[in-house]
Amino acid sequence: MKLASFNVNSVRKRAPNLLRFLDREAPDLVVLQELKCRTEEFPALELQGAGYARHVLGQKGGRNGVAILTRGESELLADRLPGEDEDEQARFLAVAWRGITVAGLYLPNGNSGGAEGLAYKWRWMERLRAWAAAQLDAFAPLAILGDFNVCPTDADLAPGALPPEDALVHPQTRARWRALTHLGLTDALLALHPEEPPFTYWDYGSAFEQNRGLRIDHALLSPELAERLEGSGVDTAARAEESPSDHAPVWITLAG
DNA sequence: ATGCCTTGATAGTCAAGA
Repeated sequence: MKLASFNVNSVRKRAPNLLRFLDREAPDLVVLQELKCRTEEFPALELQGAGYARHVLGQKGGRNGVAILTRGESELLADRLPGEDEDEQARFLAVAWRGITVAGLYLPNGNSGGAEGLAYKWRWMERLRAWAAAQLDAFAPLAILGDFNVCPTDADLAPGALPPEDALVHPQTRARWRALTHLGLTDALLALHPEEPPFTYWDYGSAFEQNRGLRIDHALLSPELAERLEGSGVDTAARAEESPSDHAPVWITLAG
């Protein structure tokens, strides 16, 4: 089966792109980020006809908003990341689906809001680590997909694409990424493309044609799902379309 | 090197994205 993550940069603006992606790649599950709309404003897509059910968590204003589309029904497990009760940002969903737990997330960028904005990103990453650790302790087969806003190493960005103090490449951001993956999670894109992990984001303008990109959208798998990993990739066709998102979808295929 | 483009909220610009 195929799972995917797509930061659409406005689901209303990108509804045609999303439908083309679903038609082309036929994922069984896709997590969406940057809906940029309220829950009730999520566009009336032809999803039910294509066999997709959905959980949508929108938010007015800002860039947030996440959703999970599944072939067949799924059970909503969480619509917020535990650990910070006052955090109202729509960035996290988790569902139970076909015997696995799937989280879809939009991790804070961390470059706005000054020191507090960066601190929020790092707290969010620590909360994610704690949540993932609890899932693994309970032996839940776990897949975490989304826009992590983290370039894990210097191989994950074009040289000079970001200044060294950027929140996406900051040493403390990378340390928190390692604390997460070192729980025993497999980076599915890296595992199958270790020599040249593909980029998932290219700035608007000439970045895509110059392949001046970043790898910030990720799929992390618990050990039992990593053993089922058959393929992974980036749907660059979606980024090459007219009026694209600045992100391309990431997909993985699992046996069974 | 930089939000160089893009979007949404809002009413001419501005913040935020990465």
